[in-house]
Amino acid sequence: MKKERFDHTAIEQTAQEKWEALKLYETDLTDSEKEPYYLLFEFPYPSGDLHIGHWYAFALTDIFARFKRMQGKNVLFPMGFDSFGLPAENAAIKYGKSPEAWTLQNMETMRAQVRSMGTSLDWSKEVMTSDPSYYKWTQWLFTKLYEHDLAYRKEAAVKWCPKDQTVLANEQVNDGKCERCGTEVEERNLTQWFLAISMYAERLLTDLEPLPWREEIKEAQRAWIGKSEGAKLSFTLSFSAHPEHNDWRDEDGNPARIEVFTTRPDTVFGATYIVLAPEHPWVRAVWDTEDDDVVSNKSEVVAYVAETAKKSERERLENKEKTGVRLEGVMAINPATKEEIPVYIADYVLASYGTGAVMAVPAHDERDFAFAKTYNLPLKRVIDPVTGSPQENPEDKAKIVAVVEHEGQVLTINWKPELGGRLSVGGTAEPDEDAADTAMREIKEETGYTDLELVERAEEQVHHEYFAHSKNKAFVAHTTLLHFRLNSDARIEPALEEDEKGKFEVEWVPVARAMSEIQDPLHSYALARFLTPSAYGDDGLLRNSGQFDGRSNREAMNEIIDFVGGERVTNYRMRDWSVGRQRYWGCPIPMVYDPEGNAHPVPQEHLPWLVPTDVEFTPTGKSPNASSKELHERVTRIFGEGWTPEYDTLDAFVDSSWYFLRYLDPKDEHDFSDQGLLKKWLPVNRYSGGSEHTTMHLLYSRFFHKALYDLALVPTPEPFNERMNRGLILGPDGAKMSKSKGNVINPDAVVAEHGADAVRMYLAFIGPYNEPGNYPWNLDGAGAMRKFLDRVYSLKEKVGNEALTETEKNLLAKAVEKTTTDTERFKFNTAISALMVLVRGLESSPAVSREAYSALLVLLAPYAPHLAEHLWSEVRTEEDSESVHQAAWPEVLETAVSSVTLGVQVNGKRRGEITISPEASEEEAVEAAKAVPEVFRAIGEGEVRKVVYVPGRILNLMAS
RNA sequence: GCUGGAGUGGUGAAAUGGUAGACACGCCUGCCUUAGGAGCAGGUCCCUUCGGGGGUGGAGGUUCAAGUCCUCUCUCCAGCACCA
Repeated sequence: MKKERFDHTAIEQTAQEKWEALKLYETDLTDSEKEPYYLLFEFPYPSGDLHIGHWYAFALTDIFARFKRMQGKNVLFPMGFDSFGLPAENAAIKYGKSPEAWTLQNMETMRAQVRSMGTSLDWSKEVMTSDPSYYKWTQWLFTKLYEHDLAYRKEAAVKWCPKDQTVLANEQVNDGKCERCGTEVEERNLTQWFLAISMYAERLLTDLEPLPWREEIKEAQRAWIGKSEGAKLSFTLSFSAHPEHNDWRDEDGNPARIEVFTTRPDTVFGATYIVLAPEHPWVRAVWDTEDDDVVSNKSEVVAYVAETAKKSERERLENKEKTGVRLEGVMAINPATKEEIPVYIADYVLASYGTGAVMAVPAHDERDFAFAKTYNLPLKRVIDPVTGSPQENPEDKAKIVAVVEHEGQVLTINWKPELGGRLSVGGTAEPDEDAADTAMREIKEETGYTDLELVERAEEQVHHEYFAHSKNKAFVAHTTLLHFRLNSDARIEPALEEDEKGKFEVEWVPVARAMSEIQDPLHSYALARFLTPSAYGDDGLLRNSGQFDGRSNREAMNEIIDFVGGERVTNYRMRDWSVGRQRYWGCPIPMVYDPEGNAHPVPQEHLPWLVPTDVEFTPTGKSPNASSKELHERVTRIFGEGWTPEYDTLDAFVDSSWYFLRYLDPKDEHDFSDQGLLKKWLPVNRYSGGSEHTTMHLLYSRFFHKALYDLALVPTPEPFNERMNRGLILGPDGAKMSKSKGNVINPDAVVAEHGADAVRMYLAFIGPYNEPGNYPWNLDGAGAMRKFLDRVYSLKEKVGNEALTETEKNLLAKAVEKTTTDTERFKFNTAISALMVLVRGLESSPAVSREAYSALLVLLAPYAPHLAEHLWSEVRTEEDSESVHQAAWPEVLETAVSSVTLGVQVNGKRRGEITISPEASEEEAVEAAKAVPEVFRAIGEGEVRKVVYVPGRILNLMAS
């Protein structure tokens, strides 16, 4: 039989016209009967072209909107445009068109395209961030934040893109390059507007916990916030060569001491020098002072500071070799040991994190270790490592582990695996003998080598806890580590104890192999300790730490902070949000300056504070708005002579931080939204978006929302409940789509061929929508979906007035159950597969009841809204709703399933299957199973000793 | 390096601890033909002496039963990264 191919163009148009005529998708926000459900997706930037990624974002979220509506929810499913932004300005520069006109035209094109997808969007709630009726309220909210000290101005080093001629947020810089154009980013000091997001760091962190988000999303936010707990410690400076400077104060009158932030105050006894960031205020003070004697090598210091200032952040990172300069004549006093330690400046210390100064503990910090190695600074170990596994009441024991090296090889004792495998040489320390002597004697006895030279004796001891099975006793071995070199292979006959003979082999193995083969934690520590020296940051027992010796470092942490007069502090990586942009096509910052230069917010009656139109927006490094005569005249007219405008515009992330609030009341001229509706509709039930917005947009809007919450402007502390990150549609070549690669899929051509429904379904079928994955676009897939839809279409011919059959009932029960749960979980792929199974089942009988077919159409409606609508209009009866999209989603049916097929295992291996009633008793099941030849054969001579029977699931027979 | 996520056919992928690979793509065989980018039927993890045996990156473990839980390990992806 030749399948009929339906005319999707006609069907789509008719269906869309019908929906508009019925006003199906205009949500009555005040409806009090149905439960509200706010479904949101990230509104797009109007770039002008609608690519397959937009389909993936909008059309698939639409599946869920239709589903929830059919479930009787009052669904708000709005759309808008994030229409301020750089591309409009770039296009304007390129084509000489006004950014506004360019943007408006793009939005017009995109609206038509989005409609063609068959989305059930409520366009009556549309917002555009570049529309004065919207940005009036962006500005108003900004002034509210300003009034509550959440928006402020300060001079700051900002990231500056020389190509785009604008300041970038930290997030817009990737690997030291502008995320937009890839140009190397520079640092500039400018007075900038900031939003105080760091004040909300802790709440952004704690409120994250209960949110039902995927762990990776939460983790990305946590990493971004970057909380670390530690202490601020004070190091007093001393000017040894010039004690008269000990009263020295910096410009602000601060005494000569340096505050450091550290997460490891427990290691303060091991701090052997101090490092300041080159931009540290104290260094600046040294630079500025007239007195050349404060730092005797001032010119060298100044040169280093100037050199690092020239370097971009990227260059500083590229050069992993640590550089720095010592401040000669200045010493710091370690508050724990009271010893004088040198002070350095080095660019591996960042001015912007912590206090811009660190105490260097080279023994326990990799970076400090690297720096110390370069500058030959002393290491002081203050923690004895603990290895092995904790034991109860271990007995003390003194041990020695010796690493013997000779020509790139290490002397090992290779015991039988059950006796410990490969180890380095070791033994028990004798109380009256030097450890080195004991070790040499033991090595001689065990291996016969005599010509040994001690290279190093580890300063620290390793506390190794273990359980000796031979003695049935737990021990903690206080282990001395020794490093020997073999000078010659002079060797005598080993003098082994009787019980040791033949139990091990003496073997020289290359260092690398020894490292991988020696598994015992104590011995592998010893090896690493001598052969690949590095810092270690692990926990253990304090040593070289005065009164704290022998204590656990973690447990003594707080006491050490108190001991040195420090203060417990929490530090965050996240810094305040720089929101000023030296750009034209953005929301003007609604601030003006009086003749003295003080900032004042533009009063509400003058909002919206319009984007000027008489500007020169070719990049000059200044905000284009500075060239507007109108803006100057406006300020003079309203505020008076001598007043000046703010020229900067807001980062577009500010616009998008609250758009979901405006959807509720997009035309309100008197308020940013409606309090009653906010109460009813917040938080957003489900927010679907791209993983690229996990840290920026998502974090910013959470912050913004919390700030508004504190100002009693929104009713909830969190804006979004569920968050779903979707994946990425790749080009057919498996690479990310981009115009330059020429692998961009034009959806229009595919839609023209297979229809919007087929494209929607293909995208839905490609993989789970709630997991970020990468899916190469495959045209055959859309064709396959079309084939399926054609089958649904052809199936109509078999529809008759017969009653629903038992078979159909069972098929439907399964399909309803699966499509309901899977659609709910955004697992559209498996929901579609359930529909396919259903259709195949219906196809296999000669006739299909109208009831079964109608039910199929209802289940299909969210996925293929046009075709479902068309077929519905052909088969529906008087009682049915006019549109399939007004039909109720079926309840999951409790059908009396008459029989189930379940697997039969014998001794855990599948041998066959039986088809029995789900209520069948164990005896019946076993009886049926034994009748299956394969099962019978598998049991063979044996006897069934035990039966595991899970009705409807499995039957497992244990036979001997 | 740190953190998180993930490893299942040629591909996209399925599997409340209970018949591994559903549903598709692709491929193979056949049928039909008005020769199509069509439709239909069957096949498609590996080995097999056709009884079976093996198989979810690898090695162990828990369990009547493990892709799923636990331990170790390898690989890939993502985020962060000189953050003290």
